[in-house]
Amino acid sequence: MNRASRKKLEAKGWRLGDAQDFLELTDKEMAFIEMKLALGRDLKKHRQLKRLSQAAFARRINSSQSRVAKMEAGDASVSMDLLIKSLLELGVSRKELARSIDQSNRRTV
Amino acid sequence: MNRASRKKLEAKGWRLGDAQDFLELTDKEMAFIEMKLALGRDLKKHRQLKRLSQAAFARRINSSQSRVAKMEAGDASVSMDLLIKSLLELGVSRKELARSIDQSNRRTV
DNA sequence: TGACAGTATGTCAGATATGACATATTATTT
DNA sequence: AAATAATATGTCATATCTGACATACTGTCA
Repeated sequence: MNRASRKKLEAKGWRLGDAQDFLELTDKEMAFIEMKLALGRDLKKHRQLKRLSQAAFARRINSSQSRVAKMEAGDASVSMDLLIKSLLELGVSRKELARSIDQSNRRTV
Repeated sequence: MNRASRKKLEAKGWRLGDAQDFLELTDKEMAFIEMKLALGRDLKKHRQLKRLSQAAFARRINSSQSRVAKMEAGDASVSMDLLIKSLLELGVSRKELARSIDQSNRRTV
């Protein structure tokens, strides 16, 4: 991971282990974070497909506009549970969720 | 969902919506819970493949034996985040995680 | 330009998840 | 059977996540 990417993530509140940590650990951290980012992107995509504003969608899941914004932005304060529940609420299937989780539809941070 | 299954889940601490709720909602609840159960089963499988006791694995992820037991048992107090981080720690790939998330390797509760 | 809808970002009190511990239950080994 | 290892279950103080709110920013339309 380059300096710029790391900066970007740290801005979102992610506390990453020291660069001296051995690589495997960092890889696991990254895999986890990338999954959340992927789910956030998907959330945005599906919400927009349904022509819902963040506020409208927030109402639907008993949350708030700001939290929806954070979900889509990959904020570190957002749990996997919330992301997945939200996607299900949008009618996304387990199969589609699986595609987001999977490495294959990757995109660099 | 039948009465026995519901009882089983409620024993694990899951608070399910009233049966009068319309079906779609219940389906989403169930999809979410089934995902967690699937991840828990996978965790157990991979831990055993590596011949680790719950206590030994717990040490590796800075957790405790009791929490690992809860993860594997599908306890409601366990987050998706913890399940997924734990699976990654066991060396499970995103692709394999995706398979658990996916409906296809389903098993009734 | 200003008004307005949508989104982003920061903060916080309350809600939920966490590791740790105690203790019970269930294999496994001798 | 008794000792030992592994797993299950309950509780709790603390850590982390949450919705809500305030407020800032970004478009877009008149």
